[in-house]
Amino acid sequence: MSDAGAADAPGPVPPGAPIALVDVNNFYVSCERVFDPSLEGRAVVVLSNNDGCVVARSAEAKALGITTGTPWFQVAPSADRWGLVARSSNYELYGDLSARVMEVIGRFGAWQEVYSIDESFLGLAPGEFRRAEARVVEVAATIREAVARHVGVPVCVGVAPTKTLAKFANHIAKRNAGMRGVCSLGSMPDAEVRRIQSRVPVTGLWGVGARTGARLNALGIESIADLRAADPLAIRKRFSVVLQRTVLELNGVPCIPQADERADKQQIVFSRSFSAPVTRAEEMDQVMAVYAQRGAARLAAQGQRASVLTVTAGTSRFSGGAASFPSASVPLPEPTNDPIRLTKAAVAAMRGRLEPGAAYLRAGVMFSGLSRDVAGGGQELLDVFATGDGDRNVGDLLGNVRAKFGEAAIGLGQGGLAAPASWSMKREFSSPKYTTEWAELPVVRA
DNA sequence: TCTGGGGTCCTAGGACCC
DNA sequence: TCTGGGGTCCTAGGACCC
Repeated sequence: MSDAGAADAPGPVPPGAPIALVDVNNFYVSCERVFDPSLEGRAVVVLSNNDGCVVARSAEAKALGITTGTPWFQVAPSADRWGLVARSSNYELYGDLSARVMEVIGRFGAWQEVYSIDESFLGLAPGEFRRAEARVVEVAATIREAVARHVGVPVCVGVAPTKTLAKFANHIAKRNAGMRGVCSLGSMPDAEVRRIQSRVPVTGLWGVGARTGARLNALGIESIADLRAADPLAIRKRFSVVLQRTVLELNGVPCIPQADERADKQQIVFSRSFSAPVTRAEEMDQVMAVYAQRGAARLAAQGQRASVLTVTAGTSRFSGGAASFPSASVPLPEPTNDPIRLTKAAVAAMRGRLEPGAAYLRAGVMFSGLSRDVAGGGQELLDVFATGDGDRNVGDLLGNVRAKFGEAAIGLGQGGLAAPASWSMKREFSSPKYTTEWAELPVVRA
């Protein structure tokens, strides 16, 4: 421990085996296309909650110059003229298709790490590929075909010795139609790899954002090739251990370990913006009640309890009106996922914190200090005659009723809304929950 | 009129302890 | 000139990711 930096310096993780990064192209748009083939070949965007801004674009929409984060109201007037189609986000559908994609991909790996809703790292078996690099490309192509056949969405596969390079390989596969969605760095001449790396700015790299990019540029490090040639120790001194790992990974030394299998979450957030501003305290009580219950349901589904609750609200960052961003953290007397206690705590925490006259556009409820719910995990069947821990049964009861009759079927107190509140989410262009609701199954005629 | 949501990791600094 | 030297835990903030 005496040599500062040596003990915790990033070292090689398991050596040898190639790592694949598989991700779905334009995931949300591709999901919409699975059940609506008329969207194929068209400019399509998927919008955020409240149909606020663009979060996913088809290749055709990208070609129109539409960028992620563009407010919908700015492009909506031109949509018809451009032949642009919008869909509200349908996370039920995307989540379900994601699970199917991940299952198919997983069949091809010695290990799998699902990195996000649309990407997964995959460990390709070690010895198998030593002899023939061509086999790697073959397997990658097989993965593509399998996902296309079993789920119906297009993926790209990048293969390399480290995660950072696999990400980079995937980036190359995406931008070169001739590669047919597959790029294995090992099958390319090193001179060719370097040539590409010298033309891609550092910010195109996984883990290097705008801030770090600007600082690197100031040192004359502009391309990925520049960063690859930098001295890892100097980078660590000037930046951080994170960027040092990136440099090492660029040089083929694996430093980013596999994430733990299904590690427990450390925080759970339920936050939303409103379709109409909230100004009255009673309305905000209602918001807190609904959000706390939604969060509590997530907690229970994860089999976790919270010991700290944080509430937040905020006015628009774009309108010039009075800005106000109240927030409060309160410790809970004991770790809980009980919707009644959490609802009461959330409503109480926000009381008296609103700026009179401010127009709030968003709010959130966050749970932290999470621990395992040893008592039940929320999975057991409801026993209406059970005595004792009555509180947990309320959560189970709500969960069971919602599972059968839908999210809006039941709620507590202010959260038991018969009709949607004026602030609740707007989703004008939503596709059906084709795969998760019996009532919304697609109908096929032959 | 209308601008998303949910996470992670790392670091620095303060409180506290022996 | 020079005010001990670790160590842990917690928190806030920064940066990044999709």
